Amino acid sequence: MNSTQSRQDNLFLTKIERVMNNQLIQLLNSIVPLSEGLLEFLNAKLENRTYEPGELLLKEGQISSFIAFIEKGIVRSYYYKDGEKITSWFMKEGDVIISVASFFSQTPSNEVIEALEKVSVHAISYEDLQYAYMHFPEFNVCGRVLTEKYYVMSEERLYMLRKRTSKEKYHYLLDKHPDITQRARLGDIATFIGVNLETLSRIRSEKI
Amino acid sequence: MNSTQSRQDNLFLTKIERVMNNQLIQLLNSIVPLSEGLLEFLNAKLENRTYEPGELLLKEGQISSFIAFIEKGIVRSYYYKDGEKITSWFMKEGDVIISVASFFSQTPSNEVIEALEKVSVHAISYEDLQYAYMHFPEFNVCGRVLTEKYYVMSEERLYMLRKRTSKEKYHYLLDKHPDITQRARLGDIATFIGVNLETLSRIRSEKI
DNA sequence: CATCGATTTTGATGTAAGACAAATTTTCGA
DNA sequence: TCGAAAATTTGTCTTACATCAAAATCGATG
Repeated sequence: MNSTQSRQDNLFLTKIERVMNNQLIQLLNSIVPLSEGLLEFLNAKLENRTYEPGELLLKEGQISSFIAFIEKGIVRSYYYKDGEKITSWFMKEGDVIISVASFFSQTPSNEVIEALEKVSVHAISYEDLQYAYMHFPEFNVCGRVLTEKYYVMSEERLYMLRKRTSKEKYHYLLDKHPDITQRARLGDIATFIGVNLETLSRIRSEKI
Repeated sequence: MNSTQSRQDNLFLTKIERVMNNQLIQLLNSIVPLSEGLLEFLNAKLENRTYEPGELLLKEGQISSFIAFIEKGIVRSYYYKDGEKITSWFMKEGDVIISVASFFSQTPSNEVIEALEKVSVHAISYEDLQYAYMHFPEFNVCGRVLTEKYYVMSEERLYMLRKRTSKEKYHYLLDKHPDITQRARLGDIATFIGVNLETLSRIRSEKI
């Protein structure tokens, strides 16, 4: 398809075709083909939001009221332990973000979600999501598959933290998520790994 | 309802009523009311299995082919790290057990699941489960809700491991899962917490 | 481009927990 | 019920990492 052809296509896209341009919809559709009704519903309900670096997507004590797909940027979630901010994880473009505990059980969050860069997301509210689960049965498959995927990733982080030296943990991150080590602050990475930032700095300066 | 009444009831239970006596079915039904068709399907497919202490429910390299609900007993899952068995978690009566990564993605397991006591379970195969998801839409809700619940619990364990002293970790376990500290071996608990067993023994002998 | 604040690095010292070893207690099968 | 094996406790020495402190580097802003 040449560029003229593609430009022309855009002028004559049907409503459904335009919805399908959305990265999130493509992800969902790859899990299970979405009905036209569901596509229209999602198109109506998905909201674009942007955040500046340092801005909070979710504050402590708030109920996580929406689920967001990151189009661009990186965020971190953290919680307080003895007054210190402890990073629980980093999420970036292509990831679906929520505070797991708060969203699933609709209780006030212990976690804070913070934009580390300029961030843009597609968001859908808890209520709209529940409505979609109720009225478009195939959407439950998306929910289940995505939950399973993030659950598996969470377990992997759990293994990573257990019975490993600080060096091993940092190199795990470097291997599996090199971009995080580039885009996040040293101190934020350190609390994720569970070492203090001076130790992490020393690990990082070691050759091999 | 007095005991005579209840004994008489048992003699005249319908097929559906008998299925409903199953603890697992009750759990599922409390999440979403199960249709009669689904109840019959589950009744036909659920299989009872028992294991002796030390017996393996899932071996390394096997694909986790069934999901099991524990009726009685306690199991632990572990994986190998440099030849050492590292406990990933303990599960007991009332819990649903699988190797998360292996079952969801149907790939060979890194995890081993081992009975620590005499264990009895209700099991259903991966294929039968997928069939149920396909043909009984309400069953997807059960799958989603249970996955969410176990995901939240897994995240809690993650928080617990991060940025805590060995003492804090042990006391977390003592607080939240006192029966595990009673029923599991010291060495198995130690690898879960991420300390060596001598250290755990010393923590345990401390007052407070 | 000079300056202030944030972030990262480097240094010196203390401590919790690991490693290894051996003694003690518990468990369980013959 | 006895004895062997498994599990747990106790002892001592070593080490990786924490803590506190200060210097160096980076990055945004007037």
